[in-house]
Amino acid sequence: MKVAAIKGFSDILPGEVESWQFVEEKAREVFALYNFSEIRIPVLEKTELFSRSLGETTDIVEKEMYTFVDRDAMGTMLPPGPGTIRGSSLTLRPEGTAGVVRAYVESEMYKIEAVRKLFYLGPMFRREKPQKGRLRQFYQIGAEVLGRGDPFADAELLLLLRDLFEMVGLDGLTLELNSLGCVACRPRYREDLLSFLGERGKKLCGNCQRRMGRNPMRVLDCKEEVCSQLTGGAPSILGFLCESCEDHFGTVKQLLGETGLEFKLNPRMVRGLDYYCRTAFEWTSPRLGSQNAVAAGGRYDGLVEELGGPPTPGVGFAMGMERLVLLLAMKESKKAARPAIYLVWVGATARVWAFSAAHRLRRAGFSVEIEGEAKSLKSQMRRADKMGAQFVLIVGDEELSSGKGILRNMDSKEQFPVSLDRIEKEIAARLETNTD
RNA sequence: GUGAGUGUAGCUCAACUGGUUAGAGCACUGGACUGUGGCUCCAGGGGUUGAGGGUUCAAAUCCCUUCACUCACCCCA
Repeated sequence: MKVAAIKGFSDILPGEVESWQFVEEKAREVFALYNFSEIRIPVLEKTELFSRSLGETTDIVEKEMYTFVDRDAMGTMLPPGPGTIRGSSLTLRPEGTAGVVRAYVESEMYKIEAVRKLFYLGPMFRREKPQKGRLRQFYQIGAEVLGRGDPFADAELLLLLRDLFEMVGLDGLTLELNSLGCVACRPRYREDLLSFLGERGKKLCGNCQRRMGRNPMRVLDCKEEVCSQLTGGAPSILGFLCESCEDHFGTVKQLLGETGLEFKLNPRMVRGLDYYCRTAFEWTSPRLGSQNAVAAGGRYDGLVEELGGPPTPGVGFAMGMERLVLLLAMKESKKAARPAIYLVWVGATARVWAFSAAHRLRRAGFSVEIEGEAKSLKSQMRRADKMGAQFVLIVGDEELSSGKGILRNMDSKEQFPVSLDRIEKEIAARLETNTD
């Protein structure tokens, strides 16, 4: 019986994986330039970590998490539901920030160094319906700056992302920017917005009716025609920012102007997770279909404290790997693995000799490919060509008895005799002159 | 979770209104060229037409069910 991968879980096969490695390599380079350290955290966490940090009523927490009860009390396990779970409830991480902050608090990093700049990369899990640029296991590269509340940190992260996009050769992205206010100013805005929606509220789409109760700002983000018309004249959050939020946001914009990073102000952009405040941003591409966000993030000044740490501001972003690779694939092709030497043998004795010679050559630092099954010389040559080998070493009975193998340069078609007892050295010499 | 579309060889696709043995290109294997790659020519292997059921003398084609994939809604990276 054939076993297939789970829906929304996909393999990254050779041919595609090279783009991933390329992006990861570039990401490590920028993070080094901006002095970020890597952190690796578990893929599985206690469920409450996510429900507390992302917000109980978030879509992710409400219906998209892979959550299960651990085996620690399997024997007495009752059907899931409030109060009936005996084992601990665990969840496959749907995003990275919560776990990073948990690790930050748990290991008391704030005691060692006031400021922490961390990055991570790895899989996240969300049980959504798969679509272009949306999988159930998907990969993110993310970064968090903990312990810095100043707007320079926000701007630095935005610049880091811009640099990364440039380094991987991506253009045509748009940066949208907004400020969500803070605990001081958002409630006032919320009130005002609700009173604006007041009588209009009943005409909104069903979705927005529900949103009004939980997170009224989401109504402004609705794509439904009725809603966008009704909310056309709605008050903007930007008019309600308190002095310090205003200052903060002003400096972010100023710094972006200073460094030539263009952005579009979008007072209607709302981030999906509850922990965001102040700066919120989203990089989008029109070429991705409806999942158009390549990277997004913002400030989350209350989260560390919420998770039991000292009051500590934070900013971060997450970037969707498959979306980025999708955009890259439209631009560039990738290089596959190719051996430096393809070992061609004829006859049973040569076969064994070639097998151990391949091993010696590999230990000498050459990438070597060799056939195991009995194939004609012609077909071995064909394979060598297909793989793009630079050199072919041919060994048969004649060569074994004379002690001289044939080394063929596949590009120039030149052939040289090489003594078989010191092939490593002879090949090394040939390769050197070849690369000149 | 809701809706729409698509499933035929490893890949890309054919097969008139149901009608002989489901084809082609590319790829693969071998040969022409007995131990030397790319080009050309020739030959060959490869399919439960996604799966299951039904209608019919006859189903890749029509109907039902199911699965997978894709796109959109939703949501988000």
